[in-house]
Amino acid sequence: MTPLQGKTVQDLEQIQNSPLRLRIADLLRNAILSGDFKPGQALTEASVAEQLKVSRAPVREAMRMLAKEGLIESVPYKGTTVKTLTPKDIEEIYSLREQLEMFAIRRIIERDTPADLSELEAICDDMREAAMQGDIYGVSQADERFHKTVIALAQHELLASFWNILSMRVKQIMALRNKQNPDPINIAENHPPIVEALRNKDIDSALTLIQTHVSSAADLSLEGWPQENGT
Amino acid sequence: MTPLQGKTVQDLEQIQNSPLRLRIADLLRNAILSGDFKPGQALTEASVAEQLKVSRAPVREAMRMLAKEGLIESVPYKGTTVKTLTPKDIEEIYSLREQLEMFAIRRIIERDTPADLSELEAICDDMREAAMQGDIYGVSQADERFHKTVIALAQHELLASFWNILSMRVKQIMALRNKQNPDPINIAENHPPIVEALRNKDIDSALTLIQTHVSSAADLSLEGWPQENGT
DNA sequence: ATACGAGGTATTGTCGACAATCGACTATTA
DNA sequence: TAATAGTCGATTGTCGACAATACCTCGTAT
Repeated sequence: MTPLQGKTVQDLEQIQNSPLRLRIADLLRNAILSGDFKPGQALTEASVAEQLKVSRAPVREAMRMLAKEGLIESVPYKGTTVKTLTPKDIEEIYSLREQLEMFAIRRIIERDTPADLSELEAICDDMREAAMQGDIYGVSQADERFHKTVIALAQHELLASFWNILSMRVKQIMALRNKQNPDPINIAENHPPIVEALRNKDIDSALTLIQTHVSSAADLSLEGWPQENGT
Repeated sequence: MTPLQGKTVQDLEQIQNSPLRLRIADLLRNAILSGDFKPGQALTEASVAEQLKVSRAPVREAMRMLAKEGLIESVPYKGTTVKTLTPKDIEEIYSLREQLEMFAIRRIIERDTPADLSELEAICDDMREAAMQGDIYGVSQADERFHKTVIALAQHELLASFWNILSMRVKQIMALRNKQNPDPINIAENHPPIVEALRNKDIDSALTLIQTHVSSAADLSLEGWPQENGT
């Protein structure tokens, strides 16, 4: 065996050398998801390109990616803006996400080979610990990992790619109203029963638990959402 | 009121003058969905651009759209090919579509204002007539309209956009195995009960009907699918 | 004063050229 | 002969410039 250290370094460098459009898309996506770019804000190709010292071409492609993901809206010859989030948008995002997660649960339980639930348990432990320390950010991060892992266990690439889009929008919603998790301990206690139901192959129980969990998050996001966001 | 005739003409012209990338995307999409471009076939930006007498830029954008829709696969610096369809792909497409349509059914029945089912009935009539005349193409076209209408009645834009992607892939699958509908009359008879269940707000019945309907289509597509499509 | 049209500005749309990268082929050398 | 370095062709990646379009502003005529 030849030493592989060189290869590893090369791989890391290649990550940095990924196509410009991907790096630009990541940059813009993070700015939108973290709430730095607010809904309604204009995003012109030229200005972004100038700020990043690149040409318009990769910026243009990055913005088209974000448009496909539903994060921005582009009107020909008029302009591009960060998509505004209406209550109906939020309702649609959460309701669809609920369906996808319920589908994932069903699929996990009905799989031929039983799924490995140890990662979910580990995440629950992390979440509980973060909750005890009042680390709200840690809790919501663990929550995101939990749901992402549930989707991954369903072994359904198409489902995963659809869910990812919804997950991003949820992240954006939570960033826009930063009073996100009023009761982290409650959140942390909601997850272990889901793992338990999965282990027992108790479909009805697991479905109900996931459903109420996602629904309550939706209600929380919807309450007090501004009816209209003027210019 | 000023006459609006001029505007209408302008609108129609605008459809023809829609951005090049959209027209190119439509062209390529139709070629893929109709099976003219077969899975595995190479699609290079330069050759497409040359054939259509346009520059690479809009072709490039069109191909990125198709990539996002899952119709083609692009590997940096290597090439772009029409995506190959594995049995797992087909299983994922149909199983997810089944979930989305079941969600739509639930949503239609639980809506505040009752949905207008007359369009579904009209489609059923068309389908029955086509089936009587042995018009297999007409039946499958009506079938597509039926399901599209069901999705539309759910009044959920996000759901509709996700479903559209799956619908395209289903269309491609059916085009690739042109013995699509062995028994058109049977297909035609499957749909009216769904409308009936919707009218009666019988969720369980409607869900079961849709589920078996989509599942059987999946089984039909899967049976005898080539395990591997070598180069 | 108001309706209408010309022009200017901002933005996206399209183009052609050049650069970067990858895979395969080939020549060279031990 | 076999391994390796170099070269070549094909493809995508990036760039800067110009064209097309839509909206806004301002001037003009009624």
